[in-house]
Amino acid sequence: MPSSDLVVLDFETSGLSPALGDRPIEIGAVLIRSGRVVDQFQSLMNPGFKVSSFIQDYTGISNRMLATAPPCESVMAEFATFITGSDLVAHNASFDSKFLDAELNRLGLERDEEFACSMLTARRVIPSAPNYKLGTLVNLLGIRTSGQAHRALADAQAASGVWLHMIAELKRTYALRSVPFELMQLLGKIPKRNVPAFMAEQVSGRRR
DNA sequence: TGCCAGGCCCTCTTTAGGGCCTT
Repeated sequence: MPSSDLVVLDFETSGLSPALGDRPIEIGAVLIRSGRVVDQFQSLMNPGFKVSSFIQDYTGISNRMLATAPPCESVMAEFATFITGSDLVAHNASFDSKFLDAELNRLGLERDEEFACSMLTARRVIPSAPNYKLGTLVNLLGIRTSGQAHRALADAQAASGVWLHMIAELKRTYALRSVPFELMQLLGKIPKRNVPAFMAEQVSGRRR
């Protein structure tokens, strides 16, 4: 059953790979319902070890801040409830999904929710962008966020802004009443050269 | 001590290589 709720999420982590022992140090997320942000989730979390100076500089999250944060397990258990039943979006979702799944697995949980990637979809919907870094798209599209880049909630807000912008752009360009999650998800997966034919098919199908 | 990922996408491609994107 497709969900009408969407959670756009972002992890700050100790590194690039849970397979090499890296863990999340912060989660930020916004819940979107009917095209509007209606809730949000943010928490630092203690990974159980000290993070590198590179990560502290990159994120602005210090080991002192993490020392008093709740452990990953309790934060992720709460976050699992927050996302239940929602479709999921992240910028470069392959990164966030592997950390989410690794933490859920530690809790003995499995993810049922579907992921879509705002970066892959943006490559099709915004072909003129100079690159597809989140910060570049935020500046290009004039998206406002409430915090500093490379903090989880601010980046989740930024990615949600990119996502909603792309939906509005597709509605305007193709005169569509709605752009379902499944269309956005599929758009990120098809070869770029197939996008015009794919969208023509969508427009035709929705007018039948 | 030094190094470590991985999925996607483009092209000088498909029996491959390298850049992008995330921390």
